Formats: sequence, structure tokens, C-alpha cells
Amino acid sequence: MKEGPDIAQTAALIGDPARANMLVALMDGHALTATELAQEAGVTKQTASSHLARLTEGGLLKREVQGRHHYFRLNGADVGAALEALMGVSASRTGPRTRPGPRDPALRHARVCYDHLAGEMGVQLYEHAQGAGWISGDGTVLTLTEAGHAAFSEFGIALEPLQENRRPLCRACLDWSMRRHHLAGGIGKALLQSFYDRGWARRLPGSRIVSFTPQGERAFQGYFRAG
Amino acid sequence: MKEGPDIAQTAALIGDPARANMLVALMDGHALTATELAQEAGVTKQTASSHLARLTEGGLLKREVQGRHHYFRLNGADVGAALEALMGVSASRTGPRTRPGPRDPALRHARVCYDHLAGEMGVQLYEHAQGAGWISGDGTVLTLTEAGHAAFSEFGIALEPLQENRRPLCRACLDWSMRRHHLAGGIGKALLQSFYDRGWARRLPGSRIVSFTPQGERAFQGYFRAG
DNA sequence: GCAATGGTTCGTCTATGGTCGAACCATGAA
DNA sequence: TTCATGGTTCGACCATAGACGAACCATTGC
Repeated sequence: MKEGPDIAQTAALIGDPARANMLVALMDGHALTATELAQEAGVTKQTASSHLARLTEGGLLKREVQGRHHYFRLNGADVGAALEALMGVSASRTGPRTRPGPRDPALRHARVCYDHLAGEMGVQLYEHAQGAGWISGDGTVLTLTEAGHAAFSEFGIALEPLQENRRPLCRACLDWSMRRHHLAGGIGKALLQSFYDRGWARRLPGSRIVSFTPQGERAFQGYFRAG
Repeated sequence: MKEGPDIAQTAALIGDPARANMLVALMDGHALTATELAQEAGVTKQTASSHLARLTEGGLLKREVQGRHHYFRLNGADVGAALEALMGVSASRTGPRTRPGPRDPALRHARVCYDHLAGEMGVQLYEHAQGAGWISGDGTVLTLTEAGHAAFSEFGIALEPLQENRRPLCRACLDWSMRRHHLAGGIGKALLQSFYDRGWARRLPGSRIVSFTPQGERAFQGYFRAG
């Protein structure tokens, strides 16, 4: 009697704590090996192997074998989007009784979320874009205004190839550390890449921290100062 | 070591087949009583009661008591969005090996999905809007173009109050019966309401079918003919 | 008052599935 | 070859949680 795809199966896959930990660990976009994921999830290698097999079988993960290492990554952007959507409802429902956020100040200041900038700087970027009228809409889905189109183009973001993409151009992602929004979507990704390219910031290896240089932070503030 | 909201808990809530059936049954937007939901899920009243209690406790459902009837509905649009996102990944991963869609031709032709139009007519509407340049973007998130703004305004949709809303103005929703997109978001909802108001169509009670009158269908084709 | 209907609570049964120990394959290096 | 490391498979154990029967509360109508 049921119609539509088997949503329960997918949700149950995400619904196990160990697997959920693996998935959120992969939300930053890169691939991790099986043992790294086992450590992330806090289980032994055997159980991790079982979970990873089920996740790939279920189509949520993609496996790449390189020598004796098995790398896993999220299978497509929509998987990440679904995880973000679940985070959104979890955050708004269960409220802030969950831990208020990462304890590491650097993590809280600027970190990567899937493939875009999160943390205080991410929130600031979003709120500046909102205040300057570059984006409109207050939900998870945003529309890019003409002013925003002009501003991002001027900043050096090539918008046309992004619009060709199947990926949402412009989306808000709930920042669970601050319970505020930050900018996700194709533009969010392109902006972070641009920060890297300009030498404003770099990704600390083995961590989600995005480390801005003093000059980079100053330049960022010049473009996106709040208010 | 985990950070962020407890995504596993929410996902596990959705991950049970009985509960998932209840949730998708509620995706059309109205409220259903406990016994109706029990029937939808294919379980007895007792088990349904337990599931419903957990869903409301988890913040996914909202309960309204009217006399001796308990009505349940989805708790907010983001819950529906999360369900749609899960449907998206489920549909694209597990592929069309799941039943290709509703068997009832009327259901396949025009039905309600959460609160907007789905089925063949929904897909046609989306593709016309895409072809006419009213919307841009090919992912789940769309931007309304100026032409689209003009077109929908001319059709009689008041866009300004929608933009105030927290709800996404314009979004694509994957139609799992056709594996194509249809138009969701605030505009999708407003359009369907407009079809009702104009007397073009009505909702068949107790079903998801949207029944167009011959004149209504003709008028619809006049506005949104494909090609 | 009584009966009927809609929902919930309690107790029990059962099975699914998450976990780990141990053994087993595969790759790469000495 | 031998050894070490990264992953998987197998088997057994155990807890959770989903299912229903029965009884219980609440609302409506007679």
C-alpha cells in the first residue's frame, strides 16, 4: 500500500548512532578511510566495516579503493543536503539542550561545513549578505537578488557555471554551534574556494578549522563587515 | 566527541516503516486522526499510539485534540522538507526498482504533494516555468527570475507576502512517480490554492487526487502548455 | 445512568540488529 | 619469504524496541 521510495530504509540507515557519526564526519567533503571512520564513530574496525558496507549498499556512501586503503565519501550533494535538513529539524526541535557547539575557539570562529564556511565568520558572511540585500528569503532556501548577482560577480565568482550546475545556487545552512544561518550552496562553496585561492585562509590538515591569516581576515572584514 | 544536534535520533524516528508511512501520509498537509494513521501504517491502534507519542515527543508531529479525536500534522515545513530530501536520496539511490509510481491513473495525472501540485500536471507546470525562463537553476533550489516574477504576478499570485515568509519561495520537489521535478515552495502552494479558488480543480476528499474540471484543465493548458 | 467509540497504558513476547573476538584475505615493505 | 597493516567475514551474545492482547480513561449520545 505504500507509495514512493522507501524513505524508511534510508532513514534507518542514518538512524544508527555509529553510522550517523560517520556521515557527519564526512560532511566536510573529503574522503576518510575505514579506520578513521571507525575511530570517528567510536566502534571497532569490524563493526565499522559492517556499517560502511551497509551505507555503500544503501547508496549513501561511495567507496574508492587505493592500494590497501578504502576511502569513503558522501555519494553526491543531495546526501549532504538530506543530512543538513535532518540537522535542521533536529536542532530546531530538540533545541539547544544538545551541546551548544564546538568547544575549540578556533573551530567556533571559522570552520568548514561540508564544503562551505561555517562558524562565526560564516554567520557574519550570511548576515552581511542578508543585510546588504544580496540574498532574499529567510528560510533554508534563498534567492539571489540582482544586487547579489552584481556583488558576487564583482568579487570574482563566476556565477554562470554554477547556475548550470544541478546544485542549489544559494542556500542557508543552519549553524548548530550558533543557532544562526550561514551561506551554503554553490555560492558558499565558491566563496570558500576563493578565500583559499586569494591566500586569505587555508584549511588546517586533519581538522575542520579554517585558519585565516591576519591580512586575510582584514580583507574579509573589509568586504563583509557586518552592519 | 560528537558535535551538532543528534541527527541519529531524528533519523531513527523516521527510520521505522510504520512511522515513515505515517509521515508520508501526512506530507499532503492535512491532519489525520490516530486511527486513520494506524490504518495508513498498517498497525493496530495501540502500536500507532505509541509511535505517535514518540513522533510528537521527538518534535516531528504536532497534536491537536478536538473532542475525542486527536489530530496529527507535520510540525512545520522543515519537517516536510527533510522528508522530501530523504525521498530524493532514496529515489535516486535505490533507483526505480521501487514501484514506478501510483497505479491509479488519476493519482498519476494530478495529485497533491504536501501542499503543492504533483503528478503529470505538476511536472508540466515545472517544465513550462523552466522553459519560459520563469525560474532558473536545475537543482532542488531555484531562483525566481524577473520574467517569472512578472508572470506569476500577472497570474494573480501575491509574491510580496510570500517573500516575507520564512518558507522557501521557490523550490523543486522530486516527483518519484515520474522521476522528474515539480514546483514546490511558497509559489507551488499559492498556485495550487489559486487553482482551487478559480474553480479549475478540487481536492477529492479522502484522497490525494486533484480533480480538474474540463474547463479548468483547458485553462491550465492555455497558461502552462509545454513546449 | 448505560453503551459506544476513540486513544492510551501496561505487560509480555519475539526478533532484528548492533557489538565484539577471532580468524581470514589483501596489499605493501623489508 | 616473512612480517605488519588495513579491511572483511564469521559466529555468538545481548539489548532494544516493535508488535499485539487486554484493560483502562475520556468524550459523546441516548
